[in-house]
Formats: sequence, C-alpha cells, structure tokens
Amino acid sequence: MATNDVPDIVIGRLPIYLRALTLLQEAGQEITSSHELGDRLGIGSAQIRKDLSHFGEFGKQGTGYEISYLREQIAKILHVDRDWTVALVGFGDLGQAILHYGGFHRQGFHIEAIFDNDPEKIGQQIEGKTVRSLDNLAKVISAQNIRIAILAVPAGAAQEVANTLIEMGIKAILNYAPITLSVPGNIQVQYVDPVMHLQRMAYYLE
Amino acid sequence: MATNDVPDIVIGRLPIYLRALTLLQEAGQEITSSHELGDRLGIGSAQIRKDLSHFGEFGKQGTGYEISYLREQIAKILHVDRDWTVALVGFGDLGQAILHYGGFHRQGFHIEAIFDNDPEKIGQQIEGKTVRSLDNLAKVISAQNIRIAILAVPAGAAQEVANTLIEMGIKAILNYAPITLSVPGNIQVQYVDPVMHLQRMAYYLE
DNA sequence: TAGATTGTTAATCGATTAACAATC
DNA sequence: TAGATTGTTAATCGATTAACAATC
Repeated sequence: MATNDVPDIVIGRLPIYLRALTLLQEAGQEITSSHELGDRLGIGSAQIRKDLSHFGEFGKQGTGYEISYLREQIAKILHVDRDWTVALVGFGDLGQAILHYGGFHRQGFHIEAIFDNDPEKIGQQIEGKTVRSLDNLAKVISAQNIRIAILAVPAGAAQEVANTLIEMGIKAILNYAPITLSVPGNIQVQYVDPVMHLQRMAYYLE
Repeated sequence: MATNDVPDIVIGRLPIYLRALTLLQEAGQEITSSHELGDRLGIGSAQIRKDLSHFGEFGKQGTGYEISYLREQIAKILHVDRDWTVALVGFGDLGQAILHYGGFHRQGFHIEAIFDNDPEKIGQQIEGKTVRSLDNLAKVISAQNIRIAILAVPAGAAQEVANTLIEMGIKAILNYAPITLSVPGNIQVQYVDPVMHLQRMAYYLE
C-alpha cells in the first residue's frame, strides 16, 4: 500500500476509471470486473488490476469489484471525495465560457474567485462572484486558502501570471493558454489545448 | 524517413514542438537547438532529436535548427500546412463556446457545419452558418467532404452520435463528452476533459 | 582550427502484458 | 465442487537517455 511513488501515468488513468465506474453506477450496475472495465476503456484487464494494486486490494476473487465501493476508494485516493475551491484567472471569452460551463462545479471544483486586469471587467458581478483585479490575488487566495487555479489569460501573459500565482501559494494550475509553462517541480500543471489534439489527429488523416 | 510506423507518442509531441517553434519565431528568433527547445519544454534534448529523426534530418551540426524551416516541416508532417473543414455536433452551451472560441479557426480548423437536434436551435443562423438537424449529417458531410468532427453532445448521446458520424465517413473525433468512446481502429479519437485534469492534480495536493 | 550541435547507436529504464496460484 | 476473477510475479516490450562519431 505504498501510496508513495506511484507512477504518474497510473495516476492519470484513475480519473478514467472513476468516470467509467460512475457511468456503470448510473446505469444501475453494482458489480464489475477488470475485464469489463478494460473492454469498455480499450485497456488490458491486467493493467487495471496492476494499477489498482498500487493502492490496495479492492476486489474479490471470482466476483470482481463492487462498483460503489471502488468508486469511493478511487475518489478518496485522488482526493476528489471533497470539494475544492478554485480561482479563475482571466475573464475573456474563454474564462467566461469556463465559468458558465457547469462541469467543474458538478464534480466538486468550485470557482469562487475570478480575476482579470481589464478595468471594464473589474467589479462586474457574475453568478454571485465579483471580478477582481489581479492585485487582489494574494489577499483572496490566502483568505480562502485556494490551491488550484484555472489559467485563461492570453499566451503572452501566461508565464508571468503563473509566476505570481505560484508565489501566492497556488499548487496546481489548469492552463488553457497555448504555451508550456516553466514551473518548480512541486507545482502541478495540466494543459487544455484542443487545437493540439486536432493537430495530432490530422497526422493520421488522408 | 519511414513516415510509416512512427510511435503515436512521438506524434503527440510534434504539436508541442510546433507550438514552441511558433512562439520562438514570433519572438523574432531565427535559430534554435534541441537543447534550447528541450529546456523550454522540460524535455531531454536527445528525445527531441530522436523524435525528429523519424521523419528526416532538419538540423545542421554545430548550428542547430532554422526555426522557420523546422516549423514548416513539422506542419507538413502533421498535415496542418493546410485548412481543414470541421463539423461541430451539439450546440448547447459548450458547443456555442467552442464555436465562439477563435483558436480553432486561427490554426486552420474551420467549423463550417453545425448540428443539433433541438428544434429550437435548428435553423438558427450563427456567424454565417445554419444550425442543422442531425438528419442532415450525411448530406452535409459528404457534400463538404468533412473528415473531422467536434463532439459536444451530452454523455448519454455521445456514443450513438459518434457511431452515426463514423458511418457518414468522419475519421477523427474531438470528443468533449465525458465518456470513453468505442470506435473502430482506423478512427481517431481525442478527448477534452478538463475535469479529469483537475482530478489528476488533486492527487498531489495536500 | 576550436567549439558546438546534430543524428544515431547502444544501454538503461520503466511500463505493459502474460500467466498463474490463491481463493471467493 | 466448478467456474471465475483477483492480485502478483516474471517476461516482454517499448520508450528514454547517455554517449559519441560526424561535421558544420
């Protein structure tokens, strides 16, 4: 049960398992197996068992996994068995779309602070939140103990804003700006860049 | 120059290289090296050279790479040295945000057809395009020879719509629905699921 | 020439997979 | 019991990295 040095690639698959389990649960199913899960996900059953074995034993020989139990356990491992408060930085078209998108909230990631440097936007009220100047970053982040930020500023500003966020204590950045951020090793960064996905697929076309 | 069986993981890095090169070029730089590129991207220089070696020789010993040339070559390899016509399927909040987002267009992926099944939306005019019923999928896709679709329908409908798209000749799907699609081996699928990225990062928090 | 950097080979490292004893 | 599936070990596979001859 060495929750310690689990390969990051394994961590990356846990949300996929979680999603599949939730789906099965919503369909009313109660038990599943590594084979069924693997078939649905296009992954080998051995890999699923191996991945889970990093964290403990969750199944029963001859039977499989109780879906609700495994779901809970994976949620606990990922620390998504709780609510997270998130800051949204950048309130242009993209930032507004992100706020409007309900998916984060539904999964327990609550955007409770919004920042932008455009004077036209500062002070604006949206869904009960106020758009604030970036100068207030330090105050708000420490007051609300926020550790996750969604970065939706232009590429040219992203690195600088990221630096500030990290100084203020942010530990995880979901970056929508199309630029690779340079950050210290203890800071998490994930990228959302749909265009890169299209480019990748284009290789295989024609 | 075996453009043949290049590992998919290598293909996945080409858009990252492309993005970094474009950035350097915009900054007015003309020459770079695998070391500089690697430092910026947090990747080993050997990996970059190895990746590129799958496709040919693009550098000069002692000097490095001419940025504009390497950019062009990678764009050609990825087939993004041209414009692509894309269908958007699903015109709810998410679909509208995707259409409104300029990033696709800017990189040569043009959304030229929009589909939704909501009678309220069908017929609506947006940016010179008409929202059409899914019944028109076949006609429009074959008429415009569209091979890429962006899927932004609810999770419950995604697999069924994907099946239809594939029947109609779509070869690549950028899927925003939070569900793993089951597709034939010759069909490309990429996933955009920001929540999964947050879940992955949450593991490392606290 | 001296210094730098490529492209490539070989070694290392890590991840996936096959197989099976344990056991429900 | 017979059948099924887990958790884990060992083998395989593939990707990353170190090192260096070639050469600009």
